[in-house]
Amino acid sequence: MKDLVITMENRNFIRTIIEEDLAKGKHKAPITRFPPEPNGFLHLGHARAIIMNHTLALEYGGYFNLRFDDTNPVKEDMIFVEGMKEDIAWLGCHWKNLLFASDYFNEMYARAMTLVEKGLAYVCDLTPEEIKTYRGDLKSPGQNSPYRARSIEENIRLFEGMKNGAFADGEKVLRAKIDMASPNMNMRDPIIYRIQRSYHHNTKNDWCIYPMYDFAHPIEDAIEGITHSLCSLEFEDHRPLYDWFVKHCEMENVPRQIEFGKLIIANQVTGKRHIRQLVEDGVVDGWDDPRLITLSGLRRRGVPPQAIHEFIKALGLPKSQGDTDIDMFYEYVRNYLSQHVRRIHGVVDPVKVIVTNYPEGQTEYLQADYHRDHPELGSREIPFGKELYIEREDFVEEKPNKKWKRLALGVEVRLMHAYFIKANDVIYHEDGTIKEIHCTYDPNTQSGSGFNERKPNGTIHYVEASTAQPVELRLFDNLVTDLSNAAIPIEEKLNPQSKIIKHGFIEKSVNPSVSEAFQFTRIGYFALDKESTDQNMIFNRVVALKSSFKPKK
RNA sequence: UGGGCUAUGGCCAAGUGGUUAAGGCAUCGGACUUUGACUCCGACAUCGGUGGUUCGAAUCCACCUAGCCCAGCCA
Repeated sequence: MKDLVITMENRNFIRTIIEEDLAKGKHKAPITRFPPEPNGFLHLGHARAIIMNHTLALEYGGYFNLRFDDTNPVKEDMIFVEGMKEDIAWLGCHWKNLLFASDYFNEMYARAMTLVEKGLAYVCDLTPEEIKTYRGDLKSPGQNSPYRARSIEENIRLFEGMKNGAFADGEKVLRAKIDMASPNMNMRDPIIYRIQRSYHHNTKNDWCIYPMYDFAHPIEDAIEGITHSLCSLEFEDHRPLYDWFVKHCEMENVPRQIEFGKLIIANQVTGKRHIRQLVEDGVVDGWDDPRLITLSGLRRRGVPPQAIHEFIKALGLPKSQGDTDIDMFYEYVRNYLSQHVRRIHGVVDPVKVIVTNYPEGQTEYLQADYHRDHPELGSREIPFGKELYIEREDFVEEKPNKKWKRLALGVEVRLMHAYFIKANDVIYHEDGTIKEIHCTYDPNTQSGSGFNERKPNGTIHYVEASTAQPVELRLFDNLVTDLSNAAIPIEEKLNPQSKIIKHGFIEKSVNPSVSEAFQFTRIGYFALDKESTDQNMIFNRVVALKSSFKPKK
């Protein structure tokens, strides 16, 4: 897919800042980046950051980088790099440059050395426990490290030693010399480099020291000439430190960090730990289980990326933070699909209809558009014959009230794209369930014939039995019902109805590709699952159609 | 009195001194309909609280209340 930029006519505070900066001539165009740590999978919440960074830059004539913030090799893996690239590309957010923080390790080291040379950083020998103690707590100031007063020469020598492997892991760290009494904990001589001998997916064993986020991030942004460095609210407290590093490391470009509210979808499992647990316990079928809102899960389910863009755009970019209902998202999914996808007939819970006055062994084909409002989606011919399947819930023996707009004994309905049928009799199995419904059809009522002498009691869909394609249908609901009480483990909040498997039929007119979505008329949107085979065709329900039908009354 | 941030209808969210307080989701009416879908009409808030400034405040000030974030050699 080419770059997907859905213009955001909605205002937001970052857009205002960008426009002001542009007006002041601060820069020619915004340059943004999405900087994930490759240690997991992306989910719907990340889509806000990705799409906002991408869209805001492109909309104002700038560009967008994808930069992996790979400064902690013990947690990171190339497998996540690949997964994230795939997800972001799928979203249609194409990056100008694919970058890695680890590409800058040399420069970062040099910039840290600059700090040392200026007397703004020192090597500290305190143990982790001691550092914690010296840091003080939220209400009381910290104390200076006894190593804080080391000479510049000694710090240079020691920092070089750290880099060259002269010390054991964890034996020393490099810290910025700022203010141990700052009310902002981040400013209490934060650690810049730690010694950590581990294999890095990119730099292999070249380094035994790795920079910390607070130091690395601003340097990365500055090197790339990022103008607006967007991040989430929890980094607000880090901004003074971000600016401190950019300034004292004498970076040419001065990026500006701006924080916005993360997108949180209510009652969705997004935590890496939790998802991993669900995967390992077999509760879900991998990180791309269609019940997960990981981008890979949504893709597998059949959600189109355009719907995600529209949803993100509608949400705006606030500085406040609340939980968004997943239903709002589903509505955007429906809206997109309803205009872009072919509509076919599928029966989720089949019951057989015998058209008693239709000739035995005969089948005829009737013309049917794939989408009434979008002729460009084409048309097909659908079969009609003596034996059909209709939806079990579309029939009831006795019409319960005038509002019932489906089939009932003595009642005539239209079969969409075909004929009127009238139910005359019901044959039951021994267990009392319906075996077949006997109907008669009226050949004068063919779809498109203009017949208007009688009004049918509604329109229902059907699939011709002899040509029907059997399919497995997976109907999804929220994985978890109510996540609000964090004290209850997720395992105890699982929704037993989150995945229901049905066996139905669809018309045989289409050859779907994986994740291709269709509307099953009157039922919902379904997309082919990646596990589908010719022998066992499997569809995921992307989302059900809305319904104002109220059965009780 | 550690520091930082947020507070607009059931949910999301515009709004930065003068508007009937955008819009979306949800809900409730009703029209239309070869999908009880779509579409279309219509209904649905006085802006966390209290004081103040002002001819005029959601928008400015003060105080209060509630929620979120910060004490990883994680990001």
